[in-house]
Amino acid sequence: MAAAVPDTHMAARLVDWYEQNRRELPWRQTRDPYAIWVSETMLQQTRVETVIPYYHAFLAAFPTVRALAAAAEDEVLKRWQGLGYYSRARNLHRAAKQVVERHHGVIPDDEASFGQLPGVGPYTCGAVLSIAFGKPIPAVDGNVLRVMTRYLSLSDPIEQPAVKARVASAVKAWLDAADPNRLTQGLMELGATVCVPKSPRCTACPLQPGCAGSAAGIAEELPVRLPRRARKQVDVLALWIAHHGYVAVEQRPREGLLAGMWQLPAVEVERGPKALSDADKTALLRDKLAVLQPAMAAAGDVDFACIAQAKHVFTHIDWHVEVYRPLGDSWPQLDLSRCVPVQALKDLAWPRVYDRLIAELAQPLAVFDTGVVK
DNA sequence: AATCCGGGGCC
DNA sequence: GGCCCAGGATT
Repeated sequence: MAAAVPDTHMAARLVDWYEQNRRELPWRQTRDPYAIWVSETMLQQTRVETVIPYYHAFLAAFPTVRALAAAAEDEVLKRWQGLGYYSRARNLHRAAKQVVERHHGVIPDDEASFGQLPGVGPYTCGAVLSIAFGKPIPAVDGNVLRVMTRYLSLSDPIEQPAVKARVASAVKAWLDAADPNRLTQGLMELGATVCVPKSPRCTACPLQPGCAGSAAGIAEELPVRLPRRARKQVDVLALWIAHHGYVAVEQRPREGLLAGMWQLPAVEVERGPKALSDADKTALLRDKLAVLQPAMAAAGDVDFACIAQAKHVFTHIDWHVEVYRPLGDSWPQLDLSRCVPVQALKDLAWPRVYDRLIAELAQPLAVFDTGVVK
């Protein structure tokens, strides 16, 4: 099937449009592959405006791939705090170590080597190789998928590998006909500013002359996506144990949700048909306290008061968080190995919901510090 | 092919 | 409340 408009023509139109309309984003001021790699990783499923401050702070803290490789994982996570998808930070850190160990600290410019690094998938590989190294490797992200399913008028769900393959192949033809750096960024810029999800500005689009979706009048209906499942409902019962200026904390497991992040000691329970009763909650909190602070639990059956609540929505989970304070005014011992001074809370990497709760609770600390106020 | 993995802005 | 965002890893 021959293209209605030659690839060289459309590629040139797109690159010209990009030169005239590009936004001056921080990562467009450099060709440093490390900086571009950092930006592409942060931009995964994350908006440009959200990324900008993180990008500057991260590069200031870790200016080179060697600096990143030499950092502690906790420092890297702390710089990523609030950005979400924390595996990106852990993988980027691991990948930096591999670049130092296996590639002498030089970021590889070939698809096989770079694409093998942890956290580098097809998109990021194509983006870094085309933008930083000028190689004709397609970078198919959400923007490109939208632009090209419209341009080619593809109505099959974009989750299907065949659709992504068809799009990648079309992009490859354009890459071979133009400067890969500007073509890749032009495609994404077009998706971000003109070929937007709702009310696309087709009259301002350089690809309009060849756009099958626009010609068929179905551009706005594309791309087609599969429906999503409902989110799981999870109750989170957290403990606020503050004593003489120390607060009990715990680190989440190295894998799974919010891997490696810090939180108030908590139990997580998936919601069944019935809501948790107060007695259920007390029992769960007592069990947690027994593991966490045996000396406190051994002093007798403890009761709890709810001092804060929050709802937090993840992509696939709704968290219903309640923070409880153990009642009582004199504890025999507090295991300080599981606590940090209040002033040190800010140095740990917290998920958003806990960061907000702590800001709320640590402020009037004296009120809840069992060692200070009766 | 489906699910897991954050967080925020917009409608 | 649902949708989308410069996706990747795992099963």
